[in-house]
Amino acid sequence: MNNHTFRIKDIAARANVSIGTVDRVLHNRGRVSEEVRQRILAIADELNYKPNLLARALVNNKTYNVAALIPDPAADSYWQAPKAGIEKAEEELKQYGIRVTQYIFDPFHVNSFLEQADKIAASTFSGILVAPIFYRQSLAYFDKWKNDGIPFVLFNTHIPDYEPLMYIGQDSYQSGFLAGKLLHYGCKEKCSFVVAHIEEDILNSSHLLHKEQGFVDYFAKQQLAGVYNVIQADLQSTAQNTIAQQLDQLFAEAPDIKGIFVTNSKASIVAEYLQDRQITQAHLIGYDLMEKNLHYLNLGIIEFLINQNPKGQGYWGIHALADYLIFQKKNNPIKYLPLDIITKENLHYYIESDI
Amino acid sequence: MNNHTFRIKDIAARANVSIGTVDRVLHNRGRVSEEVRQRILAIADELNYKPNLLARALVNNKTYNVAALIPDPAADSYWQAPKAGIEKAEEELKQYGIRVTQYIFDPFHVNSFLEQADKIAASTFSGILVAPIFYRQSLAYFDKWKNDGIPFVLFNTHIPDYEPLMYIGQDSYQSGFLAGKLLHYGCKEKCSFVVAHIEEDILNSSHLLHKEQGFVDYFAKQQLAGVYNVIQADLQSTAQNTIAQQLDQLFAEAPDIKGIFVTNSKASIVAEYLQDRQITQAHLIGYDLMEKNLHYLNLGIIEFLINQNPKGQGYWGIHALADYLIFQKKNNPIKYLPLDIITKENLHYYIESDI
DNA sequence: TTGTATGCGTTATCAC
DNA sequence: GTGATAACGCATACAA
Repeated sequence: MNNHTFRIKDIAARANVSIGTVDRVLHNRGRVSEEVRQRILAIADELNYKPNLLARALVNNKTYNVAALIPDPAADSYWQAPKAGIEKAEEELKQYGIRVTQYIFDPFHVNSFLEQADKIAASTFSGILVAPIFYRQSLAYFDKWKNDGIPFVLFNTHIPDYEPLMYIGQDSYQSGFLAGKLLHYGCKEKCSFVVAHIEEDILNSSHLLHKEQGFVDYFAKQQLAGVYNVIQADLQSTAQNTIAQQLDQLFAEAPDIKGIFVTNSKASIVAEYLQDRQITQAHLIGYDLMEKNLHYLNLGIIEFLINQNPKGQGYWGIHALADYLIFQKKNNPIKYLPLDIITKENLHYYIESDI
Repeated sequence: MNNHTFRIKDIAARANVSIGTVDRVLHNRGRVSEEVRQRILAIADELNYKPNLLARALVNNKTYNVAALIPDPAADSYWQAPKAGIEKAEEELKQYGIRVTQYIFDPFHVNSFLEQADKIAASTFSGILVAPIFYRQSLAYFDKWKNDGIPFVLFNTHIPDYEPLMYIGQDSYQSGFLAGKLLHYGCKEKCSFVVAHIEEDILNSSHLLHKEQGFVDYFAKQQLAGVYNVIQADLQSTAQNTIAQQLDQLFAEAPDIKGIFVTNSKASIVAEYLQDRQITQAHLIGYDLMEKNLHYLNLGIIEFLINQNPKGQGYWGIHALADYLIFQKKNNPIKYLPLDIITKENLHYYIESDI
């Protein structure tokens, strides 16, 4: 094997043409005789030519305007992490010409989403990163972007039609399955487990149902459905009925509850309840490294948090766009981030890890 | 804020000097008047100048020969993963001039290590990545490299003196602590747990003792030492005594064993035993995603594997050298990779993840 | 249909 | 002390 990597100049020399011609062949710009074309292609192949990405990025120093369409962290602090990941990626890629404009929408109001998406559609962007939490309302935009040839990357929620450049995420079903395993491992005797959806409009959040389904299936697949009784609970505080009251009722009806699986990032609400009522026999599993959750994780009231690197989702999303736009590098169209199991004892590695 | 990032040229223009002068200041090459020096520094600071790494790497297209000194995967397949990580990094960085030469030593023979390390010392490398599993024998080389000004990165085993460019790893103590938590969570009644060192020269492997200490401390710190009895077991097969026989004896002496923590990657040996003897009441926790371990993990005989991204250790090790050599980018001198908890249900994300 | 010249930002060499 | 200038590999406008 030769020591140095081959350059366009090397190909040109062997083909007895100029670098301009080689370039035209490599970029399919035409205006070159078929005979020469074949010769150059053959040589490039033989030499296993790989363009120097550095040089390419250096010469193409355009600025690429990228839009990020994400929910408001002020409305749901889960979105702080993806936002931070987006900003970290932007910081790294700024010098290569990536510029990110954030479009923040209220995750509780479809209209807010439409409004922001319209703004993006009205502008011209080189690429778009979006957390399409409103399924139906997203489709029209995907359609438009696809027609316009604008690459878009999805994260958090998968919508496989319309061929996004990449999907990054979240495997809701499997995470529910994993939660089943963790509660099962912690309780070997016959008992009840609760799947709790907290303050959610469950009909509009199919991923929460996927989590529930995964959880239920864990026990079903092992013929354990008779041993473990899974109680579905849709907890929403109302004027008449606080969540604590609803939990009181749940425990009254099923005193053998030994585990609670909270399907969103609000496990801390249940933790607060358990602490208040001094209930210690029920293990608690939730999602996401929110500050409140970490508080109860460190107290030992939350046993495990399942985490799918939300900061990384934003980070890799922007990077995927950059790889495509700047480096013309192909990535796998789907990237599942690992389902990390976080407990008090390994927490700090995940908090401190850069990405 | 301005739109484009600032270049040397911009600094030069504002300071009314040429780019050559700015360059001399930025690189401390001297031959520039103090007055101008201060002015340029101030402007660079004000403009928040960040060099364009692409351009820098492009112009410095030397080839950097890097040595990797690692144990033989054929002797201990654990080392396949770091080796794969090293090769992946090399593949990525080849075009920037990084070339890696691997020096493989037999992890069971010090002389093999010395032999390979001598080869490296006899040659001239721009940087070195090493898994210094032989503590005492490594020191002399670190000393030499440090004197020669050759940057070296350590992984897998930390030796903080001699200031390596970076250490990547493994937090043995904390991983033992985590194992304690996991066994504790799986067994709430009074019982015995075994810490098993399998086929190891325990005196020479301080990191295994750190794991044991972390495990013991988990129970001690929660005043649980009276509830859970920790049995230390140093299992080595001899002509007279197979490991199975030693385990038989262990179970005979302590029939209340409800968990076994294997401190190295050989949990599969215990798993095989448990399967053979049809013992189901003892949870098994081990390390590392070796094929044999995965087999028993999938069977449910191994409950959890603790993993500290060994592929990533090799990968980031080479990258750290490249960042230093090519990009002159400063990294944190210590990088702990997360202590991942792997179970059957989240395994495949870790296997498939690129790094 | 083909070749040449210029520039991207940085480094390093040379002449003044 | 300082300022031009060539080079790195690639892309592209333009000349031939």
